[in-house]
Amino acid sequence: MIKSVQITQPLRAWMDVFMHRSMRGWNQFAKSTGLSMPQFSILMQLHYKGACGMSAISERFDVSAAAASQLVDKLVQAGYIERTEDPSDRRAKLLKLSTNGAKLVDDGIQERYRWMDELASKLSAAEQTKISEALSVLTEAARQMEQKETV
Amino acid sequence: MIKSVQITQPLRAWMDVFMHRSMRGWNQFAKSTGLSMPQFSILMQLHYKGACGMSAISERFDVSAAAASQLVDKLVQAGYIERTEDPSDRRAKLLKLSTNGAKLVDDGIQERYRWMDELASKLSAAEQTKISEALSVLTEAARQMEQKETV
DNA sequence: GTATAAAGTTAAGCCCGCTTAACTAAAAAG
DNA sequence: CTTTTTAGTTAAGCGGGCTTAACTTTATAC
Repeated sequence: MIKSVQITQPLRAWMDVFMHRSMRGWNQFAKSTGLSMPQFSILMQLHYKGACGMSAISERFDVSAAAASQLVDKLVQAGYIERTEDPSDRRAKLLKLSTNGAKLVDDGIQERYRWMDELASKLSAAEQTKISEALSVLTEAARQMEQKETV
Repeated sequence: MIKSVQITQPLRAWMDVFMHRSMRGWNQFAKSTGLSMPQFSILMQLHYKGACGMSAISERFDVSAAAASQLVDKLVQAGYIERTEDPSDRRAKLLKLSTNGAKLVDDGIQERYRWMDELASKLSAAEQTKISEALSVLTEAARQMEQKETV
């Protein structure tokens, strides 16, 4: 476990720097769109996990069905979400990002990417290669962990 | 710029996975403490940037002085922040985390670290070493970029 | 086929974050 | 020494998120 001690520190240091920066970025972006964080988070959820029903939203964000319904309704009225009847169960609704909604989320992500890209541009070619490989491994490991939890 | 294209993709992929996971984590943790995100963010700010005055809070979060004052007051009453008079300027206040406040933030950070540590434990020793080195470089570059912006 | 459960919606009410406006107190400027 | 600026507080009021409760509609159980 001696190796773990060695990797722990750089991982944590990176997390601190990166999180601090990213959280601020997201908050500012959400604010600039006029959306609240809860509203914005719902759009993000739909972006990353695809279309879903009301109940999925209420579970994911751990709020009542009523709260989810109201929140989503605002996003529907703002034109960011399309809410249609689920053909396979007429009680349920199918929520998906509208074109505008998808664009909004993409813009936010692009803004975050820009920072990463700028960061990358400060590095030498050798460093870039090394980091590329390292992060690919890390991402793969994270995805596997993520998957195991969801199951 | 061909190299940039190559590194861009892994950086972005990692960011997506990592951000999605971390944001959820922070939200859940803040909720579990009974604090709102704005309140929690103030504690985080004090943790990362150290003691400061009211005006710094209002600037950092882009809210009115009144809002900052009210928000901080709740945290003072909850025992997470100590608010004392700045000896060098008796108009100003000095805000710093109390013992309890520092503990709360640390607990949140530890919880995030645990996920990172678990992630690290899934990797081979060779992978750990490589990622260690890569992230150290990346963190250093990020810190320098951060510093340039703050100036 | 009736009873029960599940998916959403609507309304009333609470707390919270935020703003503006009016204010106090201390520092800086003249 | 008076004027102005700066740091922060307090109060009123708005809108947002959230909850519970009551309700509609559709699916499932028996």
